[in-house]
Amino acid sequence: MSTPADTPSTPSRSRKGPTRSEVSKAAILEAARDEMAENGWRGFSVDSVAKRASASKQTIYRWWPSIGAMCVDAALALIPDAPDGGRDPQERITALIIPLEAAARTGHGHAVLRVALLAAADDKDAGEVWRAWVGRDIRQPLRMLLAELAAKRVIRRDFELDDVLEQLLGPIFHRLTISRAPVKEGFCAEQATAFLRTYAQF
Amino acid sequence: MSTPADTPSTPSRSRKGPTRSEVSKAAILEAARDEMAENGWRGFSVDSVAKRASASKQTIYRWWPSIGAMCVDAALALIPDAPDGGRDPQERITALIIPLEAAARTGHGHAVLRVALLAAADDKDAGEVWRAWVGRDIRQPLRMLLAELAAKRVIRRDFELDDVLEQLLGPIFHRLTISRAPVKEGFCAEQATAFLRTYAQF
DNA sequence: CAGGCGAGACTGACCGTTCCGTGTTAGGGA
DNA sequence: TCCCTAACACGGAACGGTCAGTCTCGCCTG
Repeated sequence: MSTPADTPSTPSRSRKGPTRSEVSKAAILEAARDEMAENGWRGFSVDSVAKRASASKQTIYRWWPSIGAMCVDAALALIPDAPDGGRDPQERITALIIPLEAAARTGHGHAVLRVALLAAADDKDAGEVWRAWVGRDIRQPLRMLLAELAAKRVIRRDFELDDVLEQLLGPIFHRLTISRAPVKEGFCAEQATAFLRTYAQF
Repeated sequence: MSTPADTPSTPSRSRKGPTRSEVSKAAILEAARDEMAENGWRGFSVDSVAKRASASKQTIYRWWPSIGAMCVDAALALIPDAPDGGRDPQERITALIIPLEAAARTGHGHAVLRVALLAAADDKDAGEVWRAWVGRDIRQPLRMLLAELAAKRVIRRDFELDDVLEQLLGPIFHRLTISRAPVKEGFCAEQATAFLRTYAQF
């Protein structure tokens, strides 16, 4: 199923020979996003991505351990950087998840993220790529922020970080995958508000 | 992809010939759950379910329009009936989703529900079966309950029913699919509490 | 000359469908 | 009442098409 560690996503640069083509990689990711948006998870195939990108399947498997991992990478590229959070707690929490909302609010991004989430839930490698991104870009900053808010007694201390994470991410993921409804502007801000009302100090 | 309406899940009984075997159906659902739990969504196949149930693939396609629809049916059978909700609002909301928690708290149910959710997100027929169940067993009772609570001024009126649904279901689905962590006892009660704190009337 | 590249063949698995031979049942004729 | 027969469910098996992942080729780049 998953490929061994001799298929690194970042090649070592201490050897002879040509370097891997970032141009091919970008073309593959671009083609993958288009195929994901047009055909969904089932209708999507490695061959169709390779053909669309004018690349060989081997090149895909040189960069990613599985097709699912590539899906997740392709989707993550659509997610913009987090804005500098404002001053009040609600804005700062919202800032952590608003990039997801921004990506999900386009028709293209909605479909691409859906496929990536299915891949992450289904494929071991894809799940690791996804969880690594969430850990770095959301979970870790959220941990720091909540610790600060708790220290300032803005929120109580009796929360589990992962429960909060699921309360913030679960609804938008549900909307992307199961209900497939459009994501309204302010959807993420609502989740942040809900969290703060739930855990407000008194 | 999806099969036409000449493959009813409940056969009409105004004709000659033998009746469909509920024994076979039950064996198929049982085998499907075992395969789902053991092999996940990708590792799972129609052939393996048929072989395990000592049934023919045709029998499966006589009962369900697609393999995904069968997955959802198999998983729904694990979800117990909702208990009679208590008296206070928190208990009554919790009662609506606690059956899901109960099913998800067993290792078997956790894996089976995960596959069913992926099927529902991926397969058209499976999605319809799932949404029909949610609509009947959760969304509709929730609608009545929230209307009553709003009338009694327990909660505000400025909510979207589907947003509330996603706030209640999203976290547990996220836990089942993406994070794959065990579902703690009281997980659903926490979601109900969070909702009430968010929408409490002042 | 090591190793990336596109192209494409290949393996093994799976899906959805179809056919077959056997059994089972409701309804109708005697 | 009895049995005959058409209709259809059943398990088993096969088929055509598709796909993931691997491998080989000949070319090209650094």
